[in-house]
Amino acid sequence: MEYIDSLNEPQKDGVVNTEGPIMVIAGAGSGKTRVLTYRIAYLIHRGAVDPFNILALTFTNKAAKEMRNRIESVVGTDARNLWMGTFHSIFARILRSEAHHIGFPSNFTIYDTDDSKSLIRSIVKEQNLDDKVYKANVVLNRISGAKNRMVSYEEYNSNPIYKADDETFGKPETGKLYQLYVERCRRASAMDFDDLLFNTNVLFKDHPAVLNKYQHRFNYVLVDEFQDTNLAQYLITRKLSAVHQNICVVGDDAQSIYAFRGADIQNILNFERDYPDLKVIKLEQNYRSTKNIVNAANSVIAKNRVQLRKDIWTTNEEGELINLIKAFSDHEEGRLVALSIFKEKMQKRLSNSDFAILYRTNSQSRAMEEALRRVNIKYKIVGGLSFYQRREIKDLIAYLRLTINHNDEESFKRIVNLPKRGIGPGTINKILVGAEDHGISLWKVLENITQFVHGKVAVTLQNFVTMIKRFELEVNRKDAFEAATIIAKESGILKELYNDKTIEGLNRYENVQELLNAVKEFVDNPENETTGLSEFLQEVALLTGVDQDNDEDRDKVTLMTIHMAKGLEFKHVYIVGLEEDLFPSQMMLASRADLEEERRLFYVAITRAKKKLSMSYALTRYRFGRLKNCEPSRFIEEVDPKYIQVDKKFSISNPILPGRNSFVSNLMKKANSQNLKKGKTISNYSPQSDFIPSDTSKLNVGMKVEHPKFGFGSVVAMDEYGAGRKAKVNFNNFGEKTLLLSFAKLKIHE
DNA sequence: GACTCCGATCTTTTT
DNA sequence: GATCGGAGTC
Repeated sequence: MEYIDSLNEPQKDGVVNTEGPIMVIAGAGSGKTRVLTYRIAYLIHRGAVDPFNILALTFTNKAAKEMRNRIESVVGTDARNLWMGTFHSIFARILRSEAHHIGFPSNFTIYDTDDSKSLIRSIVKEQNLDDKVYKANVVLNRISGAKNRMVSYEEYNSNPIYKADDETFGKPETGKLYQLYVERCRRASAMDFDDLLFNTNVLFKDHPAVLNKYQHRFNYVLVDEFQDTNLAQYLITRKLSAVHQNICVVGDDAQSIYAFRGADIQNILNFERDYPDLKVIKLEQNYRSTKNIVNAANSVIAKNRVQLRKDIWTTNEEGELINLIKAFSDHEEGRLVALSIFKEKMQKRLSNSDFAILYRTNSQSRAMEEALRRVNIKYKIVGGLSFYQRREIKDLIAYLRLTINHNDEESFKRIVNLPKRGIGPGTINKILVGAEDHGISLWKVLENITQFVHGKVAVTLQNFVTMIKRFELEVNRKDAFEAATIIAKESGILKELYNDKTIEGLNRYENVQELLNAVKEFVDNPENETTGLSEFLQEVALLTGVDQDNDEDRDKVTLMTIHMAKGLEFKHVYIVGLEEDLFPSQMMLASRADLEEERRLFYVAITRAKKKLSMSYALTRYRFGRLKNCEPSRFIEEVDPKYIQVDKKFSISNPILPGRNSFVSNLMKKANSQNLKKGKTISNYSPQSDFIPSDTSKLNVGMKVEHPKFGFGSVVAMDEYGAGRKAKVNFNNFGEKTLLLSFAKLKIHE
């Protein structure tokens, strides 16, 4: 166990104190993950604990996977049997086997946020409420907040405080909606993300025997990123460790950035109260960053009032000063950052993967992407819209979901008329109302469809039901990959996409194939104990943007939100868009506590950097499709100025680029400029995805195209920025048209 | 019921 | 700039 010797004293304390409650307050870059992994390794080696009896909870699948690998490298394949994963995935797994106790079938569906919102929209509509007042997002947040605090709808509706609260906001029916939402989820045998935690608590509360079983299974409980747990999560861990009291939580109050999701720093204080003989360890030595970065970060976080006292220090080199870049527009900001990366890369012989660009909101990635592509620097976007959020992927997944759980209403609504079968909103409504009125499930209605709808539509629906039943047989008979392939084919999804010969259609077809490949991989992966379709769906439902990385992504600059960056580190970090109203976010400026969370977010961003940090802001920025003037963020001033240098070399005066609104008038200008001569190729880049353009998706200026309405024409100019979205085309009979549509609708004649 | 066009809305962050 | 839902037309 010589690995222990490589640790400093407090780290060692965190590893060897295996019995009893322990809390490790770990400053940024202080080797928190090392403590956790070595602690688990130590338990297995020294304590001879069966990995099966250890539960380790993380916040992302990626963190879990990484930790598992690191433990495996120390203790070998024994680590396979560890219970390690996100709160959501671990308790989804437990709920599957115990669901019958709380009146759910084990094949329950996990609703994603889109499903939840769509369900709320339909409930609001059914209740004849104003959807402007009861916005799906707002209602869902309210429900989610209640669930995170373990407030059931019964409690919600009987507590006058909530009622009064809702009334002051002009939304007195929220409690009713909460109840209807829960009932509808139950009817559809579905749980949303919050339910996975809420229902686990219910399960443990109402079924002591079940709780007892898991209490005795998990002799040791470890929680990573403890500062981000909400009450529902906290209660679960407390219940599970109540017998053995061997609970270890690791976190940093200064990096708590998920209050909007119900995370509560108060949990750290509760923890001390709930476990009187708690051992507290502080890790204060930073191994990650230079002195300048550590000190700058300290100078920022010192402004926060709510925090545990910590003194983060490092013996690392002094390092370079923080580079402050000022730009006139968001486009220029992108250009300056791209140039800076290019220069640093050359001078210091670094690779793309040493760089990360961090921003407050996903929409900021656009300007950065454009700039990076122009100087030919490869990049990847982590998070944002992922593969699994694409329409065609969600369509096929809806088929799979409905096959597994026939009562999944959201999936049903999505695919009952896909491909088109002549089932419109009217019929769908009749079915749902039928279920409501008779108090029966969706599938019961479908099985007796002739009692609810008549004529041709009824026959179509009967065929639909027969098809889903056939799919179910296939799932039971064959492995997940074969079954999914059959479903993709026989549902007509593949066929429809195959017949769509447009570029977009081709891409979609390939994406569906890609999903089938993913199923295949899942089936073939020896690490998966169970490889049924249902398990695959569960994994997909709980997947996040960060979790999808492949080998092709290796040498690329990373672009992501600061939230996504927690737990990661890079040699060079660029924090972009440091402007008032953007970062700190406008919505956060209302209350002081929230501003503190924004400041913690800034702190997280700074402390991601190992060698060098750059910060940038723009004086004008497109937001909402309009050009807005911006002011530098107050956070810039909060960094002690002695750690900052203003980048003069890059502050070149540059005219503000024309607005996207003036796109049309500028197209011809562009076409005439040397940049867009005939034959110049611009890849068809889909701006809302990280999809990499393939050769088939290229369109040339001067190319002959065919449009369904205007007939034949030739491309005169194209939008250089939103490439692939807009083109100016000269049509034979209709003259020049600016096509505000995807190129996908154009057929290309080479 | 299918299709097209138009306007409202959105941008905080994620499991 | 992009999505979604509603209104209107076939």
